[in-house]
Amino acid sequence: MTKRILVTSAIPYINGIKHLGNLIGSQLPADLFARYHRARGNEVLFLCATDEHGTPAELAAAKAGKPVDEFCAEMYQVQADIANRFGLSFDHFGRSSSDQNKALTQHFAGRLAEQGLINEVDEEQVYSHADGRFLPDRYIEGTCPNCGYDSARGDQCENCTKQLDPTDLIDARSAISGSTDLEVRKTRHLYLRQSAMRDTLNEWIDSKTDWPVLTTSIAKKWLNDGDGLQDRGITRDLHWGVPVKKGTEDWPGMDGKVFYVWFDAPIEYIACAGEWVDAGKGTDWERWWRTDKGADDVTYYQFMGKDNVPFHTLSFPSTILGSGEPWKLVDYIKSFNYLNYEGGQFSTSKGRGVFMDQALDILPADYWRWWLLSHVPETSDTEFTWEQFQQDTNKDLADVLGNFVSRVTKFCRSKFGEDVPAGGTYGDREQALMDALQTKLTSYQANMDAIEIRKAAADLRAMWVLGNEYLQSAEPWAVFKTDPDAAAAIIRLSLNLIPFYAALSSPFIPTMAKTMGDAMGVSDMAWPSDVTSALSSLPAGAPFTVPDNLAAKITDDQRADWAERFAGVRD
RNA sequence: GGCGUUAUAGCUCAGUUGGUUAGAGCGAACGACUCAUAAUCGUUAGGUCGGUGGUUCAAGUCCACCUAACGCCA
Repeated sequence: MTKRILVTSAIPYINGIKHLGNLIGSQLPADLFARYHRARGNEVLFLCATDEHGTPAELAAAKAGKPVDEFCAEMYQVQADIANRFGLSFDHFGRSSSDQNKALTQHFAGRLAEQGLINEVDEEQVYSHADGRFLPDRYIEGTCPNCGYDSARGDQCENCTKQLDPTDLIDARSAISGSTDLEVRKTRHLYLRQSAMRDTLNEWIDSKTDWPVLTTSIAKKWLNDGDGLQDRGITRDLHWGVPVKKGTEDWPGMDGKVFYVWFDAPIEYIACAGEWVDAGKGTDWERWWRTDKGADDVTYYQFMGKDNVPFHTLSFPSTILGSGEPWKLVDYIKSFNYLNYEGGQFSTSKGRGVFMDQALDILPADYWRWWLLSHVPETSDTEFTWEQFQQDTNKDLADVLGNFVSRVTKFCRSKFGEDVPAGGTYGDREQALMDALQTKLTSYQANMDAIEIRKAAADLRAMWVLGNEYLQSAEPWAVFKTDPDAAAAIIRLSLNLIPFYAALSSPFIPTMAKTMGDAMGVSDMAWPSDVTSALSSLPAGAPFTVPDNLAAKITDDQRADWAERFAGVRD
């Protein structure tokens, strides 16, 4: 029976190009899952977007000398292009600055106010006359009153790690302009009463017994630590963001303020579906998002890094549940640990590690997809090293899979020509191979269904290996000398393994999968649920071509060159 | 400072509710094969599961403390 699967990936911040740690933390596994379910014949809506609002985007735009909206529009195109080149198969890649999101964010705020879940709070913030704006805590610098460090930030001193308030700083100055012309001003902000949702959220989290421990443990910690879940400010004194409104009405006292980026960003998951329809790619977004309009049979999966878990388990559900409206709530949250780089962290600010554009400059997307997905940090932080990357991709893609395709097609071409050969029959060895493949296939599907990605990758690889084991023991090159018909049967089965592998591998390595399918004249890539029938899909006489090598090996020189190039500061 | 996570073969990682000789891939050594991208296939070696103590008939698996790395503190 066809299932309906809604998939969202955590939305990347607009400011700059993401590194591979960001990619494997949400977008890539989400893409794998979406591709798998499409291949299984399920109806999938896979959404992602750029997260565009907030101070960092404003500052980056200023640094680039561009208006912030123009800057975001350009960076959106850059990110969309890179995502496309990585094979990320979003049904729509939206923008949190869209009109759809503005309207929906304002709608949710209005509903939450009607439900009594919004408090208006007067607080004091630091205003910079020179910058003409309020400064977030971390954009205020000064001398630490504790240790005397002269570049302490308003939220914490990086030198002695003491927690600070901006007013604690000696000789405070703006981190943006350096100005010391600062003033503490009163300003009013909206708070979402998450504390009032605590019991509801606790009950909801408790009911999710099948979620990864990483997800639930983080959620429980925030719910129960100290005084429990705290209310959260959802507005800021900024220019770049969704203007604060109560639905379509003005909100008294909130002139010139915008919603905090963490309030409007997850709402973009929903708004993005509206963008998808308005872009002409779909016809009815509410049947994915409104349980009163068809979404009650949708299963919704979210993918994210562990740093995003609190917002997805607590803040966004508070918005959804607090609205009192029948919006679709997430069914399963898959969260990931961090990928480290050569003994340290990937660092955007230090330019340490490989960024998405650089990765594609040096190798095709499938190399990265395969290595990252087969090493995805599911249970703990994971380490990327060039040596490991080189060894693994050479072995898996070039030697095990690529060479299998090469040895089978080339042997056939030289002995029988470029058509699937007739003659001979299958015996015990062939039956044993098919039995072994069926066992692995069943496991592969179970692991993909459960989003156990590393285990699924291992199952897939094991099926590639089975083909080599079979060839090695069947020895068609020896059999051919005395019994060409018997050799023909061996090669006929081996050739049939190629489109079989292509279909199964396509969620991981879509480009190589297509190359394999094209070479064998197979374009539909039907999912081979039943091994025996799948391995008879290429009949005797079917023409094929010998493809170029699927994957060239990474040389030691290349590895050394890249290791050096990406160790330091990004150009 | 508080809280939390992690510490398992040379490397990257698995190890379900505590239960017989601790697993995988890579790497290494040796062997087989020669169709293939000097690829493939097989065999073997290698770990007192960070340290100390404790609970238990039984602990990588639970508890306490210690050490190291990392993260969060809205």
